[in-house]
Amino acid sequence: MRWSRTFLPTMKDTPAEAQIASHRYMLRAGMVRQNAAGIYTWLPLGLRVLTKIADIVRDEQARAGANEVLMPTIQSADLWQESGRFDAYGPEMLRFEDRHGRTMLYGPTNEEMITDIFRREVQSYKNLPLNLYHIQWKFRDEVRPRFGVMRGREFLMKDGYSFDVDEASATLAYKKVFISYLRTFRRLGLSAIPMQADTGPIGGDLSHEFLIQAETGESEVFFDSAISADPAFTEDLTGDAELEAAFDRLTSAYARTDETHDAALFDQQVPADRRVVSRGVEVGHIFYFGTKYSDALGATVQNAEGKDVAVHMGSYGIGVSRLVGGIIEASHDENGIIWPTEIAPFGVGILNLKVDDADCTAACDRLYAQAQAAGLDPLLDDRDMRPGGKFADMELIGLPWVITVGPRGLKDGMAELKNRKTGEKHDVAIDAVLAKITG
RNA sequence: CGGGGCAUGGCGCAGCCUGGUAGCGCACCUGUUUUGGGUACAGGGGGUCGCAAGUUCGAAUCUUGCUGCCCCGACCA
Repeated sequence: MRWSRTFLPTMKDTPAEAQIASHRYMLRAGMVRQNAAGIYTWLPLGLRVLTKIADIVRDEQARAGANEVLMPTIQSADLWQESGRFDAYGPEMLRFEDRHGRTMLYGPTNEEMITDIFRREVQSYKNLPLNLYHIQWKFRDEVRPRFGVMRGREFLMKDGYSFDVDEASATLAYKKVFISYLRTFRRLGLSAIPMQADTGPIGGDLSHEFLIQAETGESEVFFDSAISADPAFTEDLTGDAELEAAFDRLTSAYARTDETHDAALFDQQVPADRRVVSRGVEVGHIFYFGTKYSDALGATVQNAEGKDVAVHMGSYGIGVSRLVGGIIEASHDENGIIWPTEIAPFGVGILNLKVDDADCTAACDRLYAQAQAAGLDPLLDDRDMRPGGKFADMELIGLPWVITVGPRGLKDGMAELKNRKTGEKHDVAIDAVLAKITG
């Protein structure tokens, strides 16, 4: 896209309300604008990143065999009364009435609804295992929203739900999601450490949170540094046996947040030189909760013996909108964001230093067309501005590569190629510069 | 929800204590200039000071109420 025709409002000053890096940069880079506490409009740059993250999540869900659906944001209170959570959930659930006086709510999660769909459509164990997910906006009326999109009230979440005929197969389903999450986060350019979690208000007895390390994370985390070297983070696993072995390795190593941390156990289990104490942002959370909802809502299937049994369920969340902030927390410097390539809003920035120089602009236009043809999804900064401001904006929005084209270099057929992450700059022949990026 | 703070052009802030109808920087517009890491000069547009009520001859400034936002804590994907 051409910057001059893109709604990409950057700011030099930081709004007073933004306290942490990701929030500051998301506002300054024109990714989001706040509408109310914890509620944001996504502008083109932010929406591109959000969409890319969702697409990767979607791709990995498909790989793991999950089926995508889309449930509503607004739900009737009926199912929640049936499960007992209408009263149990507390004031974070936004409740209201429609014009007929029916009690409605803006969904904070979808266990009841998915269980209702399941019980109406599935009667036989032969249709299991089943994993359904959607990527949808949720609302939780947090007492104190903060940190921009990291702790908003409205947030985009992937929530998936598994259905199995018994505990053994449900546990396997849980482990499969656990492993697929490692791959998902890896593709997002992140190392997310799975940690033993409290099962919280949703209940159950098997639960892990996935946290990425960031100084401004909301939880203190304690883990064995050996865990992040596990091959499961970088290699794809084939077969249930290999998968279960990896699961056992990863979950037996010490990795906990302050919620479940046991200092004595930590010291006893982890050698001193491998003890990592840090802060983390939770970007995923998975639960196995057995028949909690299927019992309450009567979601049963006939098993091989012809007997009705309550279906065993798990639920699996990834905070899609939170990840945008989380990734920035984990990847930025004093000049702005540093996007991992996979989710960068644009693949390469082309910076035209002198828009009113016909040769320079022609060279940029040509490069832009070539980059588009090569699938690099370029952003051409064709604004009539001083170079300094353009460089600063380009650093701020953090594209992985920037090609700078100016009359001075162009005389000799050269452009400058800069890697945002390493800061390395090289003068490259303008005809060869795209090949440097595509490798 | 407990504690604290803030609310003045798009953004960042000063003015408020010691009432006299608003100011600075950046951004924006025009012109000249400059032209490779936020150029310089000149000119210009834009706010009635979160909302409401009160005190006063007069309120951004004092009082009361309300609303919104932020920070710490408790809580949370």
